[in-house]
Amino acid sequence: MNLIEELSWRGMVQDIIPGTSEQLSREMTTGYIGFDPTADSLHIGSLVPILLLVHLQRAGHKPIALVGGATGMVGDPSGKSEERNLLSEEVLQHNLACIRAQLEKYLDFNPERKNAAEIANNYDWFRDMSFLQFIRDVGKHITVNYMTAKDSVKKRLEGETGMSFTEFTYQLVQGYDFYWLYQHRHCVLQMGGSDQWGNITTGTELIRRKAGGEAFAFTCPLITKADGGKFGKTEKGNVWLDPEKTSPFQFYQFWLKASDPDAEKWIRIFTFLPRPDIEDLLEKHRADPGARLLQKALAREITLFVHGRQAYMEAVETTEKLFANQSAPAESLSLEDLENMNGVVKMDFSIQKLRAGVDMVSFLAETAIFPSKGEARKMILNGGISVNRQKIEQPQDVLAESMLLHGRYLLVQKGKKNYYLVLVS
RNA sequence: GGGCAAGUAGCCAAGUGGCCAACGGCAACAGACUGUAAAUCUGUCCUCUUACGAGUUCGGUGGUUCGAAUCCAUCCUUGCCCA
Repeated sequence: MNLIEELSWRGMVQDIIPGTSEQLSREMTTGYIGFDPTADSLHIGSLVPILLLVHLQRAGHKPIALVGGATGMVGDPSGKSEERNLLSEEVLQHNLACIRAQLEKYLDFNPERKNAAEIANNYDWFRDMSFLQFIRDVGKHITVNYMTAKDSVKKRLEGETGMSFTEFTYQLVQGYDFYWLYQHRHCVLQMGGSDQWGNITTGTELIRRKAGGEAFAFTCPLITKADGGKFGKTEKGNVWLDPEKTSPFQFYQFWLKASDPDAEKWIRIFTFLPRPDIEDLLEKHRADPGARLLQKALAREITLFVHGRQAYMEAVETTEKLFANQSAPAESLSLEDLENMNGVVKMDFSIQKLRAGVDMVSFLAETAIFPSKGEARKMILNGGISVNRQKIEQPQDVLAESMLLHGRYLLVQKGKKNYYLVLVS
């Protein structure tokens, strides 16, 4: 099975330029994807492009990860109804360095490999390019008619927010990236999310007109959730790949909580499990969906890939302690259990305050589990707070020293799935 | 530069002198039900607060009025049309 067949089966091919599959079968091909340096960590939305590059490399081709130092300064109109804010150069530099470090974990950069991964920064070739040079060398080859025919542009022209010239130019800037990589790195393939299709084809067009060359591309459908919600968001915001921002436990939980239809799609996209394994899993899952085999496999594979075996084991361990036997009293958790719950948010609280008598609302606000007393109160009235697996009925309930697990811990639950371990000392 | 239209909470979108912290929808969070699922029903959803109540909102700034998101002036932003 060649790469395109493999990816098609996984549901990872949306648009494709004819001949791409043949090119990939013919020879070792260099392909690239651009990453947006809008934050100092990649989040699970960027996982798909990363996986595409990994698939590419595993199939024997050479991946290039392009970090958009230059394009990040401009802002892509695709998929956005409004122009985005420009980032300062310092912020960009910081973000670039962080992202680069993360990418190095997932791709093989060992230069001894023929198809070693590489990183490129388009700021390197745009930094010294003048505006006049750009419009003469690049702008001349693409007509405005061609540019305005792109969906991303058309939508904005028809919409009521308009579009700045800067954004309009974006496709040329990205197109030039492809051209530059084509000329200097023999890169003839670009991949990306389906919202990038317009920008990508501008690149292939530029390569055709300016260099008389042939380039290829395909895109992956954007990841969606069956219920229409945004993918990759939790109540705490983005799910990041950086374990400092999103603990491996939280990361594991995110995938474990996937709905059935989502899990069926995601298992193919986000894991490298071979087809027979996945089909087997799907079959078992449909026979007994309550066992959540699919979600467990999904969470396992991705957590292993992103955070490694150690972090995965810890996440599973914590999950079992917290969720496997939910009806068991909190007292049944041993001191070791509590102290080894990696990834659960940990808080501190002073024993003096507890002894002086503190009501639930103040306690929740002061530990920063809630930002204000008002919110803590509302959540209690909603029945959303438990301490040591006992639901708190009244906001004015007072904490007692006798409630401490092993003389020092309180296990606080916000909702069913958010746990906080408070160390009282 | 001229003409027209518009700017309301995370988003969409009502409201056009007092009953407006502002209808409704989406998203989000929680509860019930369940499988840490979906669907459904219920609650919350500007901020703070001892359910009371208080404070700050409807592009900005000034004004009219007992009282404005709603009227006036001016400025800013955006769209469309004309030059």
